[in-house]
Amino acid sequence: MKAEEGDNTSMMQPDKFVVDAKPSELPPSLAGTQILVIEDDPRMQKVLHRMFREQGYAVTLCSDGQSGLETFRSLKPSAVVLDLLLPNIFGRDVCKAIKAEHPEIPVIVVSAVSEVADKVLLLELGADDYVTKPFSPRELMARVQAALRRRYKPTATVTYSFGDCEIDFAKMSAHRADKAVTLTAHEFKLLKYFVENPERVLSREELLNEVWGYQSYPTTRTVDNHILKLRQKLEPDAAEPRYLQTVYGAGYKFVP
Amino acid sequence: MKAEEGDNTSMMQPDKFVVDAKPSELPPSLAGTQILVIEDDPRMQKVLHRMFREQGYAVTLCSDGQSGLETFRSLKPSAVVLDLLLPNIFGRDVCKAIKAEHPEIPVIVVSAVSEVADKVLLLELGADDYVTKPFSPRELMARVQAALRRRYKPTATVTYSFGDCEIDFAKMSAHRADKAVTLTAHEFKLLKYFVENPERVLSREELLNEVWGYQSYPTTRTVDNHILKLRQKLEPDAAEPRYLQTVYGAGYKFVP
DNA sequence: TTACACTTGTCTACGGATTGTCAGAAGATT
DNA sequence: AATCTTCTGACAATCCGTAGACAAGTGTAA
Repeated sequence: MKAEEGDNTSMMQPDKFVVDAKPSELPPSLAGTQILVIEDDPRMQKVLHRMFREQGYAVTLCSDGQSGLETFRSLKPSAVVLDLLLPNIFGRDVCKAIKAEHPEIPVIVVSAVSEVADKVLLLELGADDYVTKPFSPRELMARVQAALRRRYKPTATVTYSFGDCEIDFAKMSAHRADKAVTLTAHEFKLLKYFVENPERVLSREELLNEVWGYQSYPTTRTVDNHILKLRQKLEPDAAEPRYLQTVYGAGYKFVP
Repeated sequence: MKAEEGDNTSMMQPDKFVVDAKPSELPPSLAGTQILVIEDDPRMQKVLHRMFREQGYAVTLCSDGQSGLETFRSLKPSAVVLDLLLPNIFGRDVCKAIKAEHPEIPVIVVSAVSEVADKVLLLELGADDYVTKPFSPRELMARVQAALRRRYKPTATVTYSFGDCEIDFAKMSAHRADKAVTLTAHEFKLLKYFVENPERVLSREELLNEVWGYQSYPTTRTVDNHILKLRQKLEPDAAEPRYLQTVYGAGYKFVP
């Protein structure tokens, strides 16, 4: 059983995981979110711990269901990642208990393929989502984030505003003076990076790396063009930029 | 241009690289950063060494894991580039050891494709990022810089103050007596070098070399001109320099 | 002290480097 | 195919670094 699990672990397919593990993925308001990971395999523990931490989540680890449940009660985390192959209590009982006490806290189940053969079982347990081994960390990450989004959305929209602009990165919608403004995908990404790094001078190189990615190397002129577009769409006076300032010889910086 | 993506090491284009190796590429706080390269292939060594050197990093080379680890301990570099195909110790053990001793120092792994078949392994090892051979030097460079950025970002405001001056190199903003002062990119770079080498007498040659990236030293008043500007902008009395002192016949020194 | 050689301070104007902006090509999406 | 997005290259506008001239300052040897 154990051995099998280890094998599965080594079969994970994190395709581009590391590449995507930028600390900036998380909407600001979700940073520091507590994730409880209940998992008995030490190797997997490490991987998961590291993964979530890199995304900016606070992680608590438990190796068995008993302590997991206790920690859950005292910690009241924002989400739980639960491996169904657990000693002590059966994982499904843990899941049931959690859902009985706090049905609003999302539980993402990690499970061997055979375990989830009938998904009905999981629904009965009250799990919000699941991934089957072998899984890609990226997928798990995505599902956890999706679960958090679902849960947090009604409460607080993740919007950011400066001047008379209001940006909702989740919805990918932007408004200026209450009028809708359409931004393209790249423009959103670029703006997001600026918003996440206010005041800091960002070189064209850095922007190309962080916004465009490592694999494509467009001209640095490309950055200027996108800045131009953002200014035209968001600045009160594109000729006299107030928010997206250029720093001669260095790059640009965003001043809210 | 796009064809570059598939470049392997033997197809690297050093000329193009030199073009990009402007001294201003480096994030302000990272100049003179120590990079430890652990790599056994002499050809690759040369390439990497040259590459980082040109970007303004200080490079230390090691040909095997044993000496690499020892050097790591004594050197405490800012980042490690590690080739996984190493004699002596397995590269992965080196990686583990490094991460065990200094988890905060980023390790970027260079690896043959097959090696990373399961990239989870790399996560377990604690590697921060990786590139697979064949890789483009530019991409490796970018990833190292990104890793360094990530590491230094949490440190937040890298501000420095002396007298009634306060400098934030990341934001490239300066204040004297709570009034904003505008410095150009070169002025910031020069000032930064002074701040990083307080009390030490810096010759014009050294400054031209380190700040301007000059290889030859034409008789020029360039340095003096910039010192002048810095004094005018930062000194209480530019005629009687208090912080940027002249050392007759030798150069200048910064006395906080 | 004085005179002299050399170093440094300071100013101006030129020229190169950097950026804003546009139009059209190339690519992606539908 | 049609449309929208992204990229490239060109040009103009602008900024700033640099060279060079000259003044002022510093050290030294007679």
